[in-house]
Formats: sequence, structure tokens, C-alpha cells
Amino acid sequence: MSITTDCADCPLRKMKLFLPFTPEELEFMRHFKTGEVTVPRGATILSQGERSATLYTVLSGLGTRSVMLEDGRRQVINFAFPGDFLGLQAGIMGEMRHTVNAITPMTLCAFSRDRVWELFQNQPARAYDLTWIAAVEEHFLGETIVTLGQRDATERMAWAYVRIWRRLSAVGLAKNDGVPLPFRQHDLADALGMSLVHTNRVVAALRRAGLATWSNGWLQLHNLAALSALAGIPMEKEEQRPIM
Amino acid sequence: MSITTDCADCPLRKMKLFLPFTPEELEFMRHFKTGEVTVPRGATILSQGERSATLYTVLSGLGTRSVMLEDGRRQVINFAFPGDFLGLQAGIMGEMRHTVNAITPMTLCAFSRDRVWELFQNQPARAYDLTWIAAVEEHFLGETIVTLGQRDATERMAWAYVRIWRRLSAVGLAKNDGVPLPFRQHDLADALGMSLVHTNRVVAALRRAGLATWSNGWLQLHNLAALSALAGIPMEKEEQRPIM
DNA sequence: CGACCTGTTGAACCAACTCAATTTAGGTGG
DNA sequence: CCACCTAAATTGAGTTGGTTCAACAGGTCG
Repeated sequence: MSITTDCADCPLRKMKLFLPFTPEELEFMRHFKTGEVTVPRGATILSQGERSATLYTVLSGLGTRSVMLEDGRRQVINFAFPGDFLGLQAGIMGEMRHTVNAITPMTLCAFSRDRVWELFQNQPARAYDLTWIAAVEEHFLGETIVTLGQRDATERMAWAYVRIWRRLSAVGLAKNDGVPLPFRQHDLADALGMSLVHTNRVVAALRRAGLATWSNGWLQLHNLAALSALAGIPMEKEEQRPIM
Repeated sequence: MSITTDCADCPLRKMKLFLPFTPEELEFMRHFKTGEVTVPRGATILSQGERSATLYTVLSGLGTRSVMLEDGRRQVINFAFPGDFLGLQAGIMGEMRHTVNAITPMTLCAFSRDRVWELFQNQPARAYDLTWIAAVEEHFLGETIVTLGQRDATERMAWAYVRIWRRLSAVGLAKNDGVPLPFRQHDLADALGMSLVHTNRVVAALRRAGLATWSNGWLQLHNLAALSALAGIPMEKEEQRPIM
């Protein structure tokens, strides 16, 4: 908990993906934040069933949110990107319904679950933002359901590429026509409901088609328009959202 | 808008599925509610892309929340049951990302989008509940993703049966070992990401196996334990949630 | 160096899909 | 009250997208 980022200097908050704070909100958040946590690659940040006393906002690093079934099958519900809020379920409903793992080392802003209520009592604008964050999450999960329910393997992969690429670009991680994508093919397979083998073949097919290259933890999209069309993603402008 | 239900007499709120109101909350909601709407079978309640000025809580009737793709494919994201809140996305994010349709005639409590902010300013407990509702929804969408991503057709159908049966039972719609299920097989197919033909075969298989009978708009589960096991649904107690 | 993790490729198989036709159940008009 | 019409449910048959099984290559690390 040594050296922590002062919210005033938060590099994320300044990105245009996120809504700005008012000075009052900034001041409040500086005290609402209880500390900063750094976890290594592979760490479990929140566990299914756990009543975590701490909630987080991702400052840096990437992770997965997943559910394990009894028989060993795993579904990756979503990824955790910088700016994402982790633990709403623990904070509001009591216990987590999925597990959050760090895929890379991650830095997290920590908040106390017990003080969430304080937010609703004293900071209506921040409480509103928390609900907004939940609504945005709900929207993305709905999109994922559409993808798993209606799209074939190639469309799914294109969809995942474009979604990930957009999001990572929006938080400033794009460099020379690419973004870091440190997940294993296995993770994408579990996120898209496909077998590992088939995931590998689709990745290869998109590469051979000249649409996208994903190798050595780096994703390059060579034809964003074609991929977006394939994925059925409209060219909507990137909307702003709140950040905790 | 003629005769509307006074929140004090709301039949839903008294069900043990939902958390009780305090007297103050009750009083507030009586004025927060702007009216009641009845829509016929087939009506569109909220449309994808719409910035609806009205938000709803389902008082009675069943509906679907779905997304249409350009090429005509449709994914049913979720169903709308009595007690569900409709329009959070319009209320918080601006516009709806999916469409809500009435499958049966529905009665809806109406709220004004413009007064949502009032909730956050003056009724922190109710604002908290709204976030809770969003978190619960998020949880269910996550479960759906798990089902679409990992389970085969039979497991999916069993999962849908048990989920629907539990929810409708919890709002008092069960009669003699069954619940009303007025959806078409087509709706279930679009919800589970399966073809209509295959959905039909799975329905028939579950019937022949003596596990569940769904016909004439009525669903009977003959072996809840076996279906739950097949669906991978733990026998967790039905948890309480807030209602708007 | 050996063990392990991740990615890659071939081959056989099957769950679910598409196409197509038929039955059933309501609903309407003469 | 019956003939007709349409929406929904069913069933058969052939096809296929994606799976499973299995083997192997390249890197990394103790």
C-alpha cells in the first residue's frame, strides 16, 4: 500500500472515454479510495461466492471474469480492462457470482464495501455513476449474449477482436496499429463458447485472410471496417462512461 | 390511465421474492409512480435506440427483451416477468439497447425518466435498490452467457425451464404443479440460440423422458431435481431482491 | 536437460442446422 | 356450421460447422 496514485493524478480519468469529475467529486474520491493494490499475473482478485470487503477499479493490467462449472467447464463472462469496476455484486448483492483473475500484473484502486452506502447518502452524483456503470455492464453482457446466441465462430472472433481493440485503444494502449492482447487462445475460446482447437483455426483463418494478426500477445487489425462488418458491430461513436 | 393500483395495495410487493418497503418508501413511491399502462399482446413497450421518457415495472403479464440484427436474426436477451424493471438503459445511459415486447397483455407501472435523478438526490435507499436491481440483472445475464457458451441444447432447455418455473412460481403464478408459459417455441429458440426445429425436438425429448411437459402455453416440471441437475443449477434458496 | 505450457495441424465424428413437408389449432367469413 | 386461412408445432432426411482425439512444434524456466 506504499506509494499510491492520487486521484488528482489519475491517468485514466483524463481519457476521453471517461466522464470528467467535478472538483467536489475528485475531492470525495481521494478519500473514498482506501488504497492501491498490485497483484501478480494469475492472481485471483475476487472469488465466486466470496463476500469481498473490498471493491476495485482497474488502474492497469488485464483480467478475466469467469464462472467455473462443477464439471470443469469454464465460461469467461467478460474481460476486465483499465477503468472497469470490479465487485459490484459483492458490494450490492452480497456475494460475487463470478471470479476475477489477473492475466497480467494488475494495479487496482481499492474501495471499502462498507462505504458504498455512504456514496448513496452523501454523493448522489457518484451513486448515479455507479448505477450507470452497472447499466453499461448490463449492455455489454447483452451484446455478448447476442454474439453467443446468433453468430458463428468467425463472426464471434471478429466481434471479440473489434471490442477488445476499441476498448484498449480508448485507454491509450494502442501502439502502431496494434494493442496488447496477452490472453491465451484458451481464454478467448472460453469467452466465445468455442473449443480451443476451433479457436485456433479461426485465428489462423482471419490471419490468412489478412484481416487481423494476433500473435505473441499482440493484436493487429488490418481492416477494421471489414472486421466490424463481419462482427455486425455498427460504427457508433465511442460513448463516454463514468469511472469510479 | 383510469383506475390504477395504489402502491399500498400492490400485490407484487407483498410477495416474499421482493424486499419490503419502509412506510416512507411506500409513501414516496406512491407519488413517484406516474400512472399505469396496459398494453395488448404483441405491443412494443420499449424500442432499441429509443430515448424513452417513461420507465416501467411489470405488474402483470410476460414479455421478451430482444435484439434484432440487420439480417433478421433475433436474440432474446431475457424475459420480462412481473416485478422486473424495464428501461434502466434509457433512464441512465440515454437510449435502449434492446426492444421489449409484450407476449401477453401486460400491465405496467410507469415512472418518469426525468425523475430518476430525484431518486438519487432524495431517496438514497431507493437509489441503492435501483443499483441492486441492475446488479441482479447483470447476474442473470452472466448466467445466460454461461448457458449459451457452455451448455448443450438439452441442458439449455432444462435451464430455461427451471429458471422460468422458479421465477413465475415466486410471483404466485404456479397452479397445480405448473406455470403459464405463453411463449412460442420460436421465442425460446431465440433465447437459447438454437434453431426452431431443434428446440422442438428437445422439448419433445424432455417430455418423453418424463421430465417436463410444455404444451398449450403451460409448463409442468415433473422432476425439478433432475432438471436442475441437468441444467447445472444449484439448489440455492430463492434470494430476495428489491422491486421498483 | 527435461517438464510444462501454449500454439498448431490432421482426421474422424456428431450435435445441431437447413430444407422441406405435414399436422394441429384457432380464427374468420359466408 | 362448415370451408378456408394462417400461425405454430412436428417430423423426416441430408448436410455441416464445430467438436474431440491425438500428435507434434516452439519457448520458457527451474
